[in-house]
Amino acid sequence: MNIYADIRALVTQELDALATEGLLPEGLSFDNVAVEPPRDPLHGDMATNAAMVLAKPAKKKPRDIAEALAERLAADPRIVTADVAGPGFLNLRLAPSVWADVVRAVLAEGDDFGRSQMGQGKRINVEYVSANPTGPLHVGHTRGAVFGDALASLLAFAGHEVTREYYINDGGGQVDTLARSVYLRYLEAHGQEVAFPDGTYPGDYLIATGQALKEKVGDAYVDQPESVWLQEVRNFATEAMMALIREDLAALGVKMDKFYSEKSLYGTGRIEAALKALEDKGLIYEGVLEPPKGKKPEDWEPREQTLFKSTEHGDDVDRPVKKSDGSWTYFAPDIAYHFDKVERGFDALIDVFGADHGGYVKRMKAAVSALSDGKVPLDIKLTQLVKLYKNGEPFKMSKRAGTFVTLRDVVDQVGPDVTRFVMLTRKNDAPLDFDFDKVLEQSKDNPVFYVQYAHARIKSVLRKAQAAGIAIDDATLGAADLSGMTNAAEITLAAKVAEWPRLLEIAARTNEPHRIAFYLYELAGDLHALWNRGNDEPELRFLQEDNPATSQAKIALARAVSVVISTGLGILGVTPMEEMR
RNA sequence: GGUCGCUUAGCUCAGCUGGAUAGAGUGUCGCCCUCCGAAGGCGAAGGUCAUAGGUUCGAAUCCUAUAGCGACCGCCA
Repeated sequence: MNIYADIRALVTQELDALATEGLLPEGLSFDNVAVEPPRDPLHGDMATNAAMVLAKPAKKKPRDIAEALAERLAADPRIVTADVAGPGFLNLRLAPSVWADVVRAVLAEGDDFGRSQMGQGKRINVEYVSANPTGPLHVGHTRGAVFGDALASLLAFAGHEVTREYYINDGGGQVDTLARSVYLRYLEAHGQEVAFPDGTYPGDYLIATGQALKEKVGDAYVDQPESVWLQEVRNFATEAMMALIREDLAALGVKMDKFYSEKSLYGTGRIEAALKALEDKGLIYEGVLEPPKGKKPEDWEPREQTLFKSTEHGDDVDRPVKKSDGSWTYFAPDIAYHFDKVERGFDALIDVFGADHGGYVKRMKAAVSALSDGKVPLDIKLTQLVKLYKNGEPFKMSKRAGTFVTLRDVVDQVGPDVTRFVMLTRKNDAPLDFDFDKVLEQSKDNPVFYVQYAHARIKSVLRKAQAAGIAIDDATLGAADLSGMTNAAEITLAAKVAEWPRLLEIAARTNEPHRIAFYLYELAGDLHALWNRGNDEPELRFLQEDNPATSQAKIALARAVSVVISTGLGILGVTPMEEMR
C-alpha cells in the first residue's frame, strides 16, 4: 500500500473527470502532477500542485482548477478537507482511518511493505568495489562497497533484477608489481635480506603470502630469473589477494553475485571483438592526440596511436585504446568488459567508482553509449573521500598496511553495522567524516544509535506486552480497533510510516540509498517524540497494562514502525538490534 | 589550462522529475525533570541557500559567468 500513489491516482482520476465535464481540455499530460507531504504540517497531510502545473496548458487560472478539483476530491471518504491555498496549492487533510489503514497494511505486508514494482523486472548490473587485487581493501573501498551494496539492495526492493558484480583488475602491470613484491617476501621467507625498491608494495600483508608461496613451491624459484616464476607467482599472488578481499567483503557483509576477471578478456578475442564492434561503427582510427592544454608534460611528443572516437558520444577528447608499442591501454579491456555486460542483456548498468576515477566517467559512458547504440544507460556514481578522525583528531595509521587505513581497521573497531550505516549518512558525492569515537557514542546526535535505539525500544515494549499476557502477533495487532489513534504525535508517526513506499521509490529513481538512512533517522525521531510524550501523558504509552485492547491498538502502530525500520535497515545491510546494552 | 564534483544557520549536514514562511542535529539562551519510561523534555534566537545575471506565474533546485575548495587530466590501472 502506497497512500501517496493512491491519492495521486485519485487526483488524476478526478482530473480526468473534469476533462470529461469540459472544465479541462482533453488529453492533458498529468506527468508533472505531484502529491507530496506539505513542507509545513499545518497545511495538512498532503498537498498537490495539480492546479498550478495544469494552469498553463489548460489556459485556466490555477485557483479555478484547484477549486473545481477540491470539490470533487472532498467527496472521497478518505479526504476530510481539501483547501485551496497560496497560488493554487491544494491541501488535503485525510481521515484518521486512512492512517489506520496504513498501519494495518504494514502489519499485513510485513517486510514487503514498500516493495515496489517500479523496476518492472528490468535487469540492472551494479559494479562496485572492483579494487585492484594488490592488497586489502582500504576505507575508500569500504565506502564504495557499502554504497554499491545498499544501492543494489534498494534497486532489488524497487522491483529490479540486480546483479552485483566485481571486476578484478588482474590483467595490468600492477599485478606484475604484486608478483615481484610477493617474490621478495618469498625470498625473505627463505632467510634472505630484501629491500623494497620504489614501485613495489612493501605492506606487511604480503609476508604471509610469501610464506605460503614458500610452502607451496619450496626453493624452486630462489635466485631464478623472472621468466621462470613471474607468471606463476602472479597467479598465486592474485588469488591470495582476492581471497583476502573476499574476507574483507565478508567482514562487511557484502556478497557479490559475480567476480569478473579482466585477465579472462586477454587472448580470447574478447577485446578484439569489442573494438571491432566500435570499428564497424567507424569509431576507431589511427591518429595523434593534441597535447593537454595548459601546462605541458616535459617529455611530451606527438605519437600515433589507435584511438576511440569518444567525442562522438559526449567525451571531450578521443581516447587511446592502444599504446604506441601496440599493447592495449587499460581502457581497451574496460571497453570489452562493458561490451560483455551489454551483451549479457542488462537493461541498465551502474558503476560505482572512487572519486579519483572522476576523469574516467565520460569515456566509459561514451563507450557504453557507442556499444549499445544508446540503448543501455550507464550511470556512474562516484564516492567521495572518507576522512577519518579519532577524538576529533585526524586519524591516519594502520597496523596492517603501514600506509593506509584498511576496511578491517574500521570494521574490527566499530563493527559492520555501524560502519555501513555511517557510510550512508552522506550523499555519495560529498566527502564523509568518520570519527571512530563519535560513531559509537550513545546519544541523539549519533544517527546509528538513534535508529537502533528506536527499534530496540519497540522490541522492548513487545517483550513486556507478551510478559503481561497480551497477544502481540501481527494478525492480532492488525485486527485491533485503531479508531483511538487520534493524537497528533500518533498521526505524525503513522504518516511518516506511510511515507516509506514513496521515499523508497525516490531513492531508487535517483540511485541514492542515503535517503533511506535519513528517513529512518526522522522516523526514529517521531517514535522517540511519541515515546517521550508518554512521560507526561500515560495514556499515550504503548503498553497499557490494565487494558489489553488499547495496548494492542497502540502497539500495532509501534510494531508498524519497527517493521519499516527493520526493512529499511535491511536494505542498508544493517542488522536491527533487539535490545541496547 | 581543461573536465567533473562541491559551496545551505556558529558547527556538521538534509532538502522530493522547480512550489507555500528553506529544515534537522549540534552549539547558544530560557524553562522543566532530578521517586515514575530522563543514555532527557519543551521553547527561543540564529539564513543574502558562495557571488552576479538569465529562464519561469514561481528558483536552494534549471541555464550562463565568476570566486573558493577538492578530485582527475597522453605509453598507472
